[in-house]
This record gives sequence, C-alpha cells and structure tokens, in this order.
Amino acid sequence: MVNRNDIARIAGVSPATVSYVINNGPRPVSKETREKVLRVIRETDYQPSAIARNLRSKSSSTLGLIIPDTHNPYYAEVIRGIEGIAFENGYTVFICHSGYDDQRELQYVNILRMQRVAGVIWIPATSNSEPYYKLVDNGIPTIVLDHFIDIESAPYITTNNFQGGYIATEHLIKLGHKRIGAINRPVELGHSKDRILGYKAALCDFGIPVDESLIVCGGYNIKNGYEALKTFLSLNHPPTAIFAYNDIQAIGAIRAAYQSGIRIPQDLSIVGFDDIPEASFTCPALTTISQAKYDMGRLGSEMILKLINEQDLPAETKIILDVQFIERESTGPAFVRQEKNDNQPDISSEKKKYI
Amino acid sequence: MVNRNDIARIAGVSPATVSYVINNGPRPVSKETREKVLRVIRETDYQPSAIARNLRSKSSSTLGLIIPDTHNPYYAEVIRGIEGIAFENGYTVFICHSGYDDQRELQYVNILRMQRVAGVIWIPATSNSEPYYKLVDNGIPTIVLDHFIDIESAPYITTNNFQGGYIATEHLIKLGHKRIGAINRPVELGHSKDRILGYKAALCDFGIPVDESLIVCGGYNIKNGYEALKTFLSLNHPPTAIFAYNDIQAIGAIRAAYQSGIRIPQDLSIVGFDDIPEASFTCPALTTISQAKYDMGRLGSEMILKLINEQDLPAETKIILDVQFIERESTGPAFVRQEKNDNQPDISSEKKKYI
DNA sequence: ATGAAAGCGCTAACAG
DNA sequence: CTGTTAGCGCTTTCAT
Repeated sequence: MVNRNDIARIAGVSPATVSYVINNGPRPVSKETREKVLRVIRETDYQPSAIARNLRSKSSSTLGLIIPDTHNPYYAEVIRGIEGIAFENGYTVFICHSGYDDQRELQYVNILRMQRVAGVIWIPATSNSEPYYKLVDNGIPTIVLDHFIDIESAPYITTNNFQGGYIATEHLIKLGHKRIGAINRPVELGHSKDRILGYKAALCDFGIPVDESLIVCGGYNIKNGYEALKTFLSLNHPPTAIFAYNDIQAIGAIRAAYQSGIRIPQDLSIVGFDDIPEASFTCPALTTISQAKYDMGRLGSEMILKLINEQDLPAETKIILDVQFIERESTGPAFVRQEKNDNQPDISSEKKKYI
Repeated sequence: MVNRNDIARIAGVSPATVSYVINNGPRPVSKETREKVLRVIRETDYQPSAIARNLRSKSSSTLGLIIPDTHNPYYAEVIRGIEGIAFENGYTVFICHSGYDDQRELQYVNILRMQRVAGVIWIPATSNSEPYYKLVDNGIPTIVLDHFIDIESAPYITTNNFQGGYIATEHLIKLGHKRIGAINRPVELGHSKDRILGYKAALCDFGIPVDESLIVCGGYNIKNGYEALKTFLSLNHPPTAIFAYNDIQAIGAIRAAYQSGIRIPQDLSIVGFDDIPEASFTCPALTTISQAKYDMGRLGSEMILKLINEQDLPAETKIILDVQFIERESTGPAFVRQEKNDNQPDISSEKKKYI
C-alpha cells in the first residue's frame, strides 16, 4: 500500500510537503509543487492513513452511535439523519447496537474509548446513565439523543412527548369525546411517562376527570395494542377514542377494532404516535403525532460536531423538539406521502423470456 | 488519557510487559507480574488505543458496511446480523449509507480505505461493480451481500430469488389459478429479474403460457403496487392471483383490491416477497416468500472475518440461501410471530397523577 | 522471564 | 518556500 513517503519520493519533494498539500496547510506550498504532488496522489490513488493521522494528531474523524435498536423504523430515520451530517463533515460513524441492554452499552462504551472516537451520540437503552459519565469522564464529548437526561452538564436533543400527549388528547376532546382510553407502555424511560402526563393534562384542562381504568399498559408490540383494545371493549363503558403510545400499538388496536366490527374512525377515533410509514399504510384513518426523527438525527450530529470542534459549549445544548400533528384522510388509501426513487423507467425492452 | 507507559510505570514493569499481558502473548508473563499489571489496568480503567495498535500491527479491528438504505426494514435485519457477529469477534462496524447512489458508494470506498478497515461487506446500490474492484485491488477483503456478482473471484451471499419466484407461482398454480399476474420492478439488479424468471419457469413447468400483459412494472413504493393492481383490474381478463415483487408492492395491491371490493384471499390470491413484518400486520392473509435476512447478515460477517483471518479462501465463498414459503392464516390477526421484549411489568404503582 | 529499542505513517515544530 | 526530525502509542524483535 502506497504511503506518504512514496508520494514524496515520486514527486521529488519532502514528506512534509506532501502533508502540507493534503491538509492545505498549515504551511503554504507553491502552486507548482502542489500540483505536482496532487498529480502523483491522483495517479497512485493514494489515500492517507486515517489511523496514522489520528495517532499523530490525537484527534479522530470517527463518531460513535449507540442505539438500542436499528430494526425499529423510528430509529432507522434517526440514523439516516446522523450519518448524513457526519458524512458531509468528513466523519465516519461506528454503529453500536445495544439491543436495550445496558451491559452491552457499557461494552460498546469501552470499545468506542479504545477507538478514540471524537464524540458519541448516545440513545439510551435504559435509565442507567453510567455510559454517559464513563464517556465524558474520559474526555469524549457525548450527547444524549431522543431522551431527556437529568444531568446539569449533559447536552440532549429530544422530542416534546408531553406536548404530543396533550395535542393528541386535545384533538380527541375537540371531536367531542369524553371517554378517551390511553394505551401506555412499561415505564422505563421518559417517553411514555411524558405522553401520559400530556394526556392527563389535556383532560384536566378541558375539565374531564382522569379515569385510571381507561389507562392500560401495553408493550412494544402490535399484539399489545390488540390486547389493550380488547380490554377496553370488555369494559362496561368502553372509551370512544384511544390515544396509543405509538403507531405500532395503534395498528394492533385497529386490528382488534376491525375484528369486532368497529369502524375507524366512525365508531372509534384513534391517535397514535411516531408517524411510522407502515402505520399509515395499514390504516389511512390513523391520526398520529409525528416527531422530527430525521431532523433529530441531523441536529444531533451537528451538536456533537460543535462540541468536538469548539472549546466552549454551543449556546444551545438542551433541545426539545416540537411534535407535529398528522391528520390523515379518513377515507381512501394513504398515498399522500411523497417518496423519492419514484422513477419508473420503461423496461419493456428489457423483458426477457424464460427459456 | 492514561497510556501504556503510565501502566508500566505504575506497575513497575516495562511497557513491553504490559503489551504481553494485554495481548496474552506472544511472550509468556509470570503470574505475579500479570496480575500486578491487570490490577493497575483495572484501577486506572485503561483502554489501549486501537489506533496505535492498528498503526503498529498494520491490521485493524474495523469493518465497513456499505448499504443502500438503512431505512428499509429488510436491511435493518441484515445490519443486526452483521453487527452481532462483528461484536462477538471484537470488530466494530462503520455504517456507510449509499442511498442507492453509486457515486456516494465510491466516496465511502475511499473513506474506508483511509480508515484501513480490515474488510468490507458491500450491499451494492446499483450494478456498478467498481466499488468491489477498488476495494480488493487495494488489498481490502470484500464480500458482496444480498446480490449475485459475476466476478470469478468475488465472494457473495445472496438469496435464491429464482426459487422464490418459482415457489410463489407454483403455490398459486396449485390453488387452481391459471391467470397469474406479476408485479415487477425496474430492473437494475438481479433480484427482480430472477424472481420473474422463477415465475415464468413455474408457469412453463405447469404448462401455462406466459402472458406478457400479465407482467407489469412497479416501483419500490406501496403506491406502485396499488397502481399495478388497478392496471390489472382494467384488463378484459384480469388475473385471479398476483405475485408481487415484494411485500411493499403487495400491500399497495391489497389496498387497491379492498377499495374495489375484492376480498383477499377469497377473490384474489396474493403472494409477496421479503416477509416484512409490517406487511403481515396489514394483511394477515398475505402469503409471502421469506428470506433469511438476519442469517444472511451473520453469514456475511462470518465470511468476511474468515477472509480477513485466513491466508487462503474458505471453502465456500459463493452462497445462495434458500427462501422459505410463509403461508399465513387467512383469517384473524397475524399474531403468530413471536417477538421478544414482551414482558409487561405491572406499573400501576408507578402511575402518577397530573398535578 | 523481562527490558530496550526500532518503527508503523503521519503532523507540526524547528531549521534553513 | 521547503527539508529534517521528533514523536503519537503501540507490537515485536533483539538483547539480556
């Protein structure tokens, strides 16, 4: 593999000059010499070793992303946002899948320390904040994404889940509903707690008493939404509307409703959360609360890069993003979503017969 | 940041000894010395610099994963498989999102070269095989995942798409269908070509003539499946069954069918492809062809690690995985899928009132 | 069983 | 404007 000394030798200059050309400094290089060097670099397809540069400069061009679940479509969008900004700024991202396991999170923290990453974007798996301390105590800038973290110095970017719960419930109240069921999830982290708080706040503000029997606990799966609605339907006074923890639960609830001959939204209004594309395909009538997932990723990348490159903290290190209310058409297929890659070249000429 | 010399100094040994302890070789270290060193390492929470090790040993513990679309649930599972095996073997994965853009693929190839990754798992974005050559010509072991590649020396792992198309069509034929429509996609890579070839092969084998008017081209979106079915329905003799390129298209077709009052599967049988969980939620009656996505990722990771660590190629470097036929219940919700994280602790005690 | 020392490919200070 | 050189933190060969 060709290295800097080879380039220097071929170009007839010193290795230092090659560096100055590559890095555009810190010393000026004459136009002639620069072009000679660049030509050799091009001809040999030389790529400087990031490893040697990182070792020497005691900095690195890599980021760590610790994420609970790459499989979740919600996080998939976050990843895209993070990776996009990182790429634009010359950073490469290590993907670290914690699988909602805080032991694995800590293992990855150590791996990222060994890799001497420039910074870490951490989407917590549990409420254990040890990974954060372990990173910053070792001098690695870290931000918390998608979660509020109660550490004075900790930067974070999350979504206003309280607001989401409030807006969702307010919407249902304004449709005339008085009995609004909520499907919660096991409380580990702040998301569901805040959403339910928003739900209760809206009820209070509109003078509707909170009925704890209308708040049931569901899990992360479709099945849990399904079962939650079955539970609601077995009540003496079933709710006429549902606020689901997320769209996944909502889909399950919708399925249960259909099975019982209940029409959405004529007989039962449902508001979900997260605006998962698949949910809109399933039920065009599903109203949902959308989070700026892609933007959250982008903002996260931008914030960590600022932390890495600036001596002092950027002005804003604690960001709570607004949610957006998404009301879909209540009839017809949900094809309002504009997607890319929609070009359909005519391939009739390419069609081939099976022999 | 504490380094190896610090450890050596504190433990009262030479830096070399510290290395021998960390690496368990290549030279033996007395039990006493080893434990003394390990204690200091533990107390100082020392993490050796992967960067320095990589520079010195001219090897690295990182892999590159070039992937068209992290957002696609299909690839999300592949990532999990890859990352799982990599983690178990002490490798960290750079995630490189090409976005179906071969220019960006090449940019990432250069970034991975700079990072001196030990190997690359490449899921091609287009039929351009330049990335492969660029990597292997520079001494970076590379395997192609999820696609067949027609290069003698190129290792790959893909799925038997032909078989999938055949099985899907055979299933429909055995249900008694004679007019079976196929929804294709723009042919860029081998997947759709092979699936359609399998479709045609099955028709031939069962003596059903191929009718090109029953093969329509759809894109990657739900919408395309929707439109494809509308096209079929406008024919004088619409098909009584559909083989869709994938479940996404199938969902669109199902939506169109429902809209026209056509029942699935009573009036129209549909077989999809890829077994995307969301699809089964949408339509429990959707039969599909499942690929071993997670296993493909794991096998890919294993293969690249073998290539990295062995002088000569492993026995099998070209693997075509069998598909699996998934027939779902034709009634009721699709809750047969067993998922993890299904524990639902009672949180009633944690419920808090909104103040 | 252990220490000393060369050098991986770079960056940047020092010296012309 | 350019060349020389001292390390960055390790691995590993050479000594002892």
